Amino acid sequence: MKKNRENLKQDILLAAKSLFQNKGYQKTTMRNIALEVGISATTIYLYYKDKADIMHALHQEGFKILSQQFLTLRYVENPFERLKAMGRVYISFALENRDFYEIMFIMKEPLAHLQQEDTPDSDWEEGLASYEFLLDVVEECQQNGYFQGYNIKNLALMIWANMHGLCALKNNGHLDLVASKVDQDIDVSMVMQQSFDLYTKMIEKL
Amino acid sequence: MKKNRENLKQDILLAAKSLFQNKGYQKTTMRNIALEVGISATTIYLYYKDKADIMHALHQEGFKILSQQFLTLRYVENPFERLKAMGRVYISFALENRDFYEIMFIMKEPLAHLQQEDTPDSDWEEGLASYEFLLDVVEECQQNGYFQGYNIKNLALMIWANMHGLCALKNNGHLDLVASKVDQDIDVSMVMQQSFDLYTKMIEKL
DNA sequence: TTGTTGGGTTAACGCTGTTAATTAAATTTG
DNA sequence: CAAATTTAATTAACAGCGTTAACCCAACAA
Repeated sequence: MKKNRENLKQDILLAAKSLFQNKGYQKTTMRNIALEVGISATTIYLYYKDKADIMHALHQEGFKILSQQFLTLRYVENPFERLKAMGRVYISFALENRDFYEIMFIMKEPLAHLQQEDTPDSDWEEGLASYEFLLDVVEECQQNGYFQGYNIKNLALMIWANMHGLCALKNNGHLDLVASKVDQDIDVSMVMQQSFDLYTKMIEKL
Repeated sequence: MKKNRENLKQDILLAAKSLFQNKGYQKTTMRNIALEVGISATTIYLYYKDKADIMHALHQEGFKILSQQFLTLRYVENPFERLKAMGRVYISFALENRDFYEIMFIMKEPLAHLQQEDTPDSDWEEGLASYEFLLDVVEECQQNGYFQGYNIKNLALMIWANMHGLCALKNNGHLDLVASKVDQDIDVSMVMQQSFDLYTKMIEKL
């Protein structure tokens, strides 16, 4: 049955995701995944071209999750409030899905895979949708009096970069490490919170 | 002679650095390095504990370079100008030494190595010095009337995070990719420049 | 001359991702 | 119903990886 085939493909992805979460991409082996699913290692190649192809599937799934979470923000009427809420969603997504976040925004391999010529446009959709959602929010902010005289594309990239910087340094441990080395009783989650608040105040005054 | 021993250790590091720059850490093999130096692969283990140990050596070298570049900023008298110059130095270091930057601020492995109990304090020095240099500049800014009423430790972390976000997204290609997908004739180096300028203006008004 | 050490090599191990050859099951055809 | 063919999975195997163990040989010491 075709259903079984699809099931197995999903099972492989699920196992890969779980293992990747626990041990990271590099340390997760094809044989690991196969064992988890209960199949032979080479069977995986009937469903995925190679290991990178599995990662690519997770890459897309991650963007699907993120763009769905962004969708809930449609009902925040005030555009600047929506922008702020978007930042909070982005940060909590990054912290609660560290593995996805790494595949989506830190590793280079999935991006190289996406740059290949034979990549269908559909593979881009979710990722671009997320970014265009940000772009729209920033633009709507501008239409409501914020960010007057600024280039919204640059602004959007800058806002993204700032959020990414916080999340990346938090997730890879640098933030905690530096904080603890320089001041024993610093609360990093508080730092993240305050940095975010401060940043929103800064751009609000633009 | 002992001199030869030190020479060889340096040669290995140099070869590793060069290969790592061209192919990345993961794709650079011990046998590659050995071939480049003209020795047997296992000889490397006489000088370095393992592959991670080589990376750790590069990690420290990177911080040495960065902290030296920061040192040149001592002669910028105005503290806020010094802060801005520091940002420019940081960014150009990141863009011109992508491999070092990756080891220093993106990969987790060197950081794990640094967290081991037997790690001597000296291994921390350069890295911490860089951060404390930032901290000092921010503090001096505050003493000169900037950033009144703000926690300088949080502020320093936030500034760092923002610079890191720009550099990380630039170096791993996300910035160029998104920019090109959303607008064909966007100049990413211009975006970086403008983001930086805008950011400095923002924090100046704090 | 024998022994000892230091710096290097080759051989080998247990992994890895992946391909080729093979088997077993399901489905289609006569 | 039986034969042929397609599909889905397996086992065997390969080249390359980081790393360890065993070995070799020149330099020096007793």
